[in-house]
Amino acid sequence: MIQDINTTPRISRPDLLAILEDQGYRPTNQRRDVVSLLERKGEGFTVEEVSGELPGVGRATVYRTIKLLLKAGVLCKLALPDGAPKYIMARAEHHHHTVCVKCGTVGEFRDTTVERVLRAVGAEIPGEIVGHRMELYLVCLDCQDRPEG
Amino acid sequence: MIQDINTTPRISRPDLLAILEDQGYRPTNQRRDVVSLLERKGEGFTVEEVSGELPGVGRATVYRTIKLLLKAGVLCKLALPDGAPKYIMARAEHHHHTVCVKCGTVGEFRDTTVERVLRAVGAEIPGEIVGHRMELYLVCLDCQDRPEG
DNA sequence: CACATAATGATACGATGTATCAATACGTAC
DNA sequence: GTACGTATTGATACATCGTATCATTATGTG
Repeated sequence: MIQDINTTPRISRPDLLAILEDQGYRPTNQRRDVVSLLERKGEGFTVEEVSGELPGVGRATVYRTIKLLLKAGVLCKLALPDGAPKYIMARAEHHHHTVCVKCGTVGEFRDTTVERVLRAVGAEIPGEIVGHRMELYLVCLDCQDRPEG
Repeated sequence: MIQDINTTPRISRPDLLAILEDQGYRPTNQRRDVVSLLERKGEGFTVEEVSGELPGVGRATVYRTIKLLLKAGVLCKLALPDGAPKYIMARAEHHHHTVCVKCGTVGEFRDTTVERVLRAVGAEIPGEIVGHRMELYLVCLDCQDRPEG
């Protein structure tokens, strides 16, 4: 029923730069730097974090590039209750996120029952459902072992 | 199964100022102004919106008061995908929110099936679940009627 | 009333993100 | 390869959301 897709291989190393080129954007050196860093991260990063690791790329350009990747659908934006939004690599399957409230580590899970229930709920609510968001907040096993936090 | 609690009466007009007093906070004129405005709103407001309608109360004080009400559990914070977070009056029952992606109007719904599924999902995920969030994005009936948007 | 302290508001600041715009890099046509 | 039109960049300024600071004011209590 529940499928933890953290252990499954990532979608055959998506070539983010190629995705941008397909949409008519130019493959600049700055975009190359940003996407190659993102391809190595993918765990849940903030924009400022990425920008800090790329001193050779302007802050505005990092924001612009991530915005393009968001629109292209290859990144997910996670609006956390507090602090900066985190971004993670999107996967082909629709899924949801878990966020450790202590260390901020982001996980993913997929559950077909959740989707079925949400569709059923949506059918009974006035208005056209265009999307949904679901996040589980938890204390991950690492943080449970290390309670001094 | 689904219970639209928008049409049910609000919890017997909660006296927000009394709630703050019970927690040891002083009932100042500024707090009186803020909570009396919130008691008349409740539909989904931003802090800046409230602050703008209370020129006699300092901006910092509005933020402080709303933070107190959040901690007291009488307000819910909704982190939307874009723009400023919205706040709404909390209700006794646990519930979820609908957000119109065109006009931003916030609604609520409660579905015991959703809760059951979430509990079941949580039981199979490593780590201790401490909370969850779920939002449905839709185009409300008013915005469907007025498609020029 | 007097006192201790909680609360306020002005201001500055930090964080997140966007607008502007001159300078630069890129793709294309030759 | 050069020239050209345009997309892109980066510096800067700005907008929004929210918090820290701190002198001043208001509140509750003895």
